[in-house]
Parts: sequence; structure tokens; C-alpha cells
Amino acid sequence: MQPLSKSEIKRKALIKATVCLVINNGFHAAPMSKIAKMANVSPGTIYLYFENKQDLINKVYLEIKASFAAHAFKDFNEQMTVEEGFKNIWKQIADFKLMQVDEALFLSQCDNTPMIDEESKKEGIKHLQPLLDLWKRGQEQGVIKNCCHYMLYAYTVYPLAFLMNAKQKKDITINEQYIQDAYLMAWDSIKQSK
Amino acid sequence: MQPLSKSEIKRKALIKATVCLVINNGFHAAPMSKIAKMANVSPGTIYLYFENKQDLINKVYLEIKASFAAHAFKDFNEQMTVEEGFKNIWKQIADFKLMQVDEALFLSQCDNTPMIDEESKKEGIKHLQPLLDLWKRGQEQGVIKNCCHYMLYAYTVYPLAFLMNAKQKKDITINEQYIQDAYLMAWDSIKQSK
Amino acid sequence: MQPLSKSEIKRKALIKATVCLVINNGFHAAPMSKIAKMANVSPGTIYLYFENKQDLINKVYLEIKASFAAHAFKDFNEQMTVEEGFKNIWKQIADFKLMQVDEALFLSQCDNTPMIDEESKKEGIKHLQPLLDLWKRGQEQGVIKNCCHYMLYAYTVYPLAFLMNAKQKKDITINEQYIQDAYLMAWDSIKQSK
Amino acid sequence: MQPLSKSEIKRKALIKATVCLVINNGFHAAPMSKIAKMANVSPGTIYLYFENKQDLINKVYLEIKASFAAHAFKDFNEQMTVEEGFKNIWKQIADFKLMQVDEALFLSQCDNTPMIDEESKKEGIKHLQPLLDLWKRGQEQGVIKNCCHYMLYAYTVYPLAFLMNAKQKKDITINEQYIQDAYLMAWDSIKQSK
DNA sequence: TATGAATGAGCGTTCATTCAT
DNA sequence: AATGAATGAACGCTCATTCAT
Repeated sequence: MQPLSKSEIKRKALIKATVCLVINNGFHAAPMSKIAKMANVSPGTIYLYFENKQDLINKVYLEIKASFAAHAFKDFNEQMTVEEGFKNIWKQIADFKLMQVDEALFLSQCDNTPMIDEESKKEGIKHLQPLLDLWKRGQEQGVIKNCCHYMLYAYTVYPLAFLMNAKQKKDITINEQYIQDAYLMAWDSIKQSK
Repeated sequence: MQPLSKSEIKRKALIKATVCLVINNGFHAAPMSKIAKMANVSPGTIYLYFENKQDLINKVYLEIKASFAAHAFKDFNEQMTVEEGFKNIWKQIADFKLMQVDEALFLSQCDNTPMIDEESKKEGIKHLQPLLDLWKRGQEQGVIKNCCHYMLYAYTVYPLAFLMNAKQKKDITINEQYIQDAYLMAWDSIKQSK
Repeated sequence: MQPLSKSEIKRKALIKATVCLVINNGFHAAPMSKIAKMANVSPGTIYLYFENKQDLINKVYLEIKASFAAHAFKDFNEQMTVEEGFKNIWKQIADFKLMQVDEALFLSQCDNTPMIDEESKKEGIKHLQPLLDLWKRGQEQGVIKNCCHYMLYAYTVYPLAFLMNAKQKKDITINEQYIQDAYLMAWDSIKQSK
Repeated sequence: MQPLSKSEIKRKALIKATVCLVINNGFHAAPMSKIAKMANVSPGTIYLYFENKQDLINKVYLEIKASFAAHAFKDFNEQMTVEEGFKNIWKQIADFKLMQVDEALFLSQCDNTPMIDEESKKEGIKHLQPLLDLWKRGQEQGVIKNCCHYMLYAYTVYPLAFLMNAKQKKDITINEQYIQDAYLMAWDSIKQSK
């Protein structure tokens, strides 16, 4: 792996600082000056890397969405059966949401908020294409219910955001069995009953 | 029904304005001055009804959460079977989320954001008790999967927020059939398979 | 003594509340609303008794100044010798400053601050005429130094404000002996040495 | 003497503006915006130099108190006799109060008002230590009356504030003779009579 | 007389953004 | 490329004052 260039380090530090501040107190408690301080950078420097605050937020969103997708699909291949593939992807998504808590919380906030440009949101969705393709295959094979992708997403991936939030607030604790139970609920909700 | 007092009218107008601005642009783009203007009131007047901005947001949240719960349980009674009862409540929730779009969007933002005091969130959850009780009964009867309420909520109610968002952005259109499909997915995910 | 009329009671309550709030936190921490609350009166009512806040403050000042003068001269008569008379007045002034702490603190703040209209200050000074006359007599008799009244005041009455402040902050405690010492210093500073 | 840095110039300008506005209209009529304008600075800039308005006022007070003390003791040395030393210090204090009118008026307002933190007041008093030491020496030598420092201060230094106020309002005019008379009154009031 | 809800100008303060260095 | 002092518009909020009741 190539070592990151100095400026790439700064960029990453800015992104990390943004995520950290936003998830803890929300957009309005993440001033540029604090982001700069936390990234060990001067406020002015941010504007060498990002056009303005909105651009910064958008870029952070897209970057994290990309890393989320990379994680989701890292073990998946199209030779898998639909059920195998879905389980594989779902578990990786769960893994991401529960291990990369900060990033996942950030995405959850963005997705339920007018914080991000609609355009960037659209852009971020594209990363999920392999999952949509898999679902399509599943529907053609009669394995998965014949409903739109939004619905499939709503009942399989989206619930994880809720569980992640609950875990964050220490309302629940999550172990392997818990994940497995959650997976079964996701699968039960979308699989085609005979 | 009693006519609202003049001051109750103002209070309602302030709440409505808050919801409207927050859902369109987020907490940080809903300044008190705009809320006042939209409610046809002077900025100072807000502080006759609410202690400060945080209090305003909290109260709006709680008020809407209460009206949400009232809607959810309005036709429910405890003589219903678990499945009947769940279907009844779920459909009312769906109805609320899809008809009272603004209020529902507001709740969704609050629930995925550090916008609201943790205390008010806890307060807001209490309204759901009848649903939790119903689930408990279902679990005792072996009709509903034996998992924690957070999970049951995550896979039945929470997905509606995602669908509501999608509808709002005109990504999907929702009709009776769509609702029925969604209901089945919710039920399939939590019902105890034999 | 005649019982105070209802409206005179309110007036007095307003004056007392004003004094109380101003001495504790200064003019800027004595809003009309708090004054009204402390006087058990509605904010609007204040404006039936006083033109505006400045007028209220001025009137409070003048009223207290008058009561201060009444106290100062209550036992004095012009048959007294200059030294007797001065001692008598000075002790009464000391008594006022140390017993009617709130009123005295209020006067001290007013006299060292642009809080009061210059006109009202001028008005307030008139009450001291008997003391000035006494001084004049003393100077004519060669008993008191031949300097202007401002100077005599500065070295006899004004120092009490400092001692009163110190007492208020519990930096010193004051008893009869202390008063007597202070009196001697006042007298020593103005008496004509042979 | 080193030229002041650009930021030191701004700091001084802010302090000067604060003094000017406060002495003319009081704390409550010295808004940050006016202070900024008078210092030829934008409102936000104040907060680069001072934490908030209270901090600004405190710092101004302490800075002036220090310069006051520096002036008071600039010619004094401990080899002087008590009377010499006292006269020296007293005259310098008088000089400061009558020449640096604005600063002196500011101190007078602060010392008779709850404008300044108690803590800062305590801090400001420390500067007077040499005078207190001198008084102690005088008392040990039987030259000065055996009373507490507060009293000595009340009858020697504090009266100057009153004269200064009177001069400011053009009630009196002050010349060398006047100063000398005032000095004698101060000395007469505290010196031990045989 | 007396009220107190309502006003809105103005406060102290923050912060996204710029620009001279 | 990087800085950080400076900006000033805009924020949340207060409060002297008014006026319909």
C-alpha cells in the first residue's frame, strides 16, 4: 500500500474530524473552526481542500458511503446463490455499522436529514448497485418477494441503523447471536414464501 | 369541540412553522426569526411560549409524538388477537406516516439526530407502551419471535420512515397495495415461523 | 401617622424592588419585568407611576436622598455649636449608611455612575443645605478649614461610602468604637488647627 | 521603547474605547458593537482579544489599576520617612486622578458598582501593597492613627474620587493650592495627634 | 386603575469565509 | 501550500415599552 501524501493525510484528518463532531452534537455544533482544530489545521486550510462547508459535508458523505460499499461487497461475488450472496452482503453491512460506528452514525444522520445535497445522496446510492442486481436476480428466480428495491432496502438494511443507534445509547448490547437473529428477520421479510 | 384560545392558536402556529422549516432545511436552517415570521408572530413572542430554542424543539417533538401515538392506537383494543392488533396498529402508523408527512418527517429527523434531548426522547418512547405490551403477549403465545422490542420495532415500524422519505422525494408512489405489501414484510419478519 | 393609600403602597414597593435589584447586580440586571415581579405588580403598572425606566431610577434616587437628609438632620438644630452640630449630623449620616444599607449602597452607586440624570443629582444635593450652612458658620467662626464645600464633603461624608462598601463585603466589621474613630478622622481633617 | 505590535494597538484601542463609553454612559450603555466601532474594529474582533464582555471589563479594570499603581509609586522609595513617603504617594495619586481623568473615572465607577468580578477587585487591590506597608510603618512609629487600612484609605485616597467627579462636572476647578489643601486634609485626618 | 401578552429594536456572541502574509 | 487574524452577517435571546382588555 502506498503511503498517503501529506495533503491526503490532511484531507483524511478533516473528514475524520467532521464525522466526529457531527455525530456527537449535530451539524450545527460542528463549526469549521473546531473541525480545523481537531484536524490540526488552520481554518483557512480547509478551503484549499473543500469549496465550503456544504461541499465538505457532501464529500465526507460520499467518501464514507464509498467505504461503506467497499466493505459491504468485499467478499461477495456473483457466483454465489442469491441467499448466500444476500447473507454475505448483509453480514458485512452489519459488521460495518457495528464496527465503524462513527461512520455509520454519520451516514444515518445524513440519510434522515436535509444536511446533504439531494444530488450527493443520489450519487451515494449508486454504490449499492450490486445489491440491487442481486435482488433482481433473486426476484427472477422467485426467491425474493416481488417488490421494489426501496422496500427491500427498508426491511433489510435500514433497520440496522435503528439497532446501531440503540446500541450507541447502550439500550441494547449486540453479540453474534443478536446479529444472526437480525439477519433472519431481514431474510424472512424479503424471501418469497412458497 | 372547544374553539382554540388565541394563545393556543399561536402556539400551534409556532409548532407548525418549526416543523415546516426543520423538515425542509434542518435544525440549523430554522432560525427563531424565520419561525416567528412564518407563524406571524414577533421573535420575542416565541419566548412567551417556550423557554428557548431547544425547549421549542423538544416540545414540538413530544407533541407530535403524542399525536402520532394517539393515531396509532385509536382503533386498537386489547381484545384483539395479537395478529389483528398488530395489523391494526401497523396500518394506523403507516397511515400517519404517509398522510401526516411533515410530522412524520420531523420525527424521523429527531430520532436519527442529536437534535432532541435524550430525556425528551425517552419521554417520547413511553407512548408506544401498548405496542410493546402487544408484542409481549405475542411472544408469550409463541406467535411472535422471541427477540427484544428494539428489534421488532426496527423491522416493522422503522422501515416506514425510509419509505416515507422515498415517497417524499418522489422516488416511489404509494397506494393501498404497496402498504399491504409492506405490512406483510413487517409481519413476516417478526412472526414466529412454525 | 396616616395609613398609606393603596397606590402609595405600590409606589413604595416599586422603589424598594428597584433598590434591591440595582444594588445586587447593577442597573443592567434590574429589568422592569423583574422590578414589577418583585413589587407584585404587572410590568405595565410601573408606567402608571413612572414615565419610564430612567424616570423611575431618578425618582428612586430623589426619594432616598430625601429620606437620607431627613435622617441626617432629624436631631440637629441651629442652636448647636458648630462642632456639636457637625458631630450630630455626621453620626446620623453614619447611622443611616450603616443601618439602611440598601438605600445607602444605592446612593453610592448613583453618585459614582452616569446612571442618574445630572439634573436629578443637582436636585438631590439641595437636601444637604443645612450641612453646608453649618460649615459656612464654622468657617466664619474659624472653627472649620476655609475650603470649598466639595472638599469638606469629600473628607467627611464621602469616606463613609467606602467603609459601607467594605462592611458590605465583610472586609470589616463596624461597632461603636469604629464609628467614633471614623468621626474623629472626619473632624480632624476639616477642623481648623490653631 | 519598542513600537507596539499591530495587535497590541488594537487591544489598546479596545480598552480605550471601553473606558470612554463606560464613563460617559455607564456599563449598560457601552454595547460591544459601539466599543468595536469606536476602536475601528469589527464586533467579532473583540472576541479575539477578550473572552466576553465581562472579561473585557475585568481586564480593562486590572490594566488601569496597574497603571494607576505604577504612577502612584513611581517616585516613592522606602528610605523616605513616613510623612515624606505618604505625601509623595498621595500627590502622585492625585496627579493620576486629575490628569488621567478617564481612567480614574472608570476606576471609580468600578469600585462603587457590581460591574467587576469580586475576584478581579481583589486582584486589583494587591497593587496598593506599598502604601499599606508604609501605613503600617507609620503606625509602628506612632505617626499615623492606629486604625485599619480601609479607614486610612477611606479618608485619604477615596475622597479624591469625589473631587475628581466634581471637577469633571465643572463644579470645582483644581489648581496646585487646591491639591495642597486636599493633601493637608488627608494628612490631618490620619496623622496621630500628640 | 391595572393587567400582561405582545412587540421589535438591540443586545452579546458565533462562525463561515477571506486575504495579507 | 498554509496560515490565522479579521470580518460582519446572522444567530438566540432580552427587555423597555405599549395597548387592548
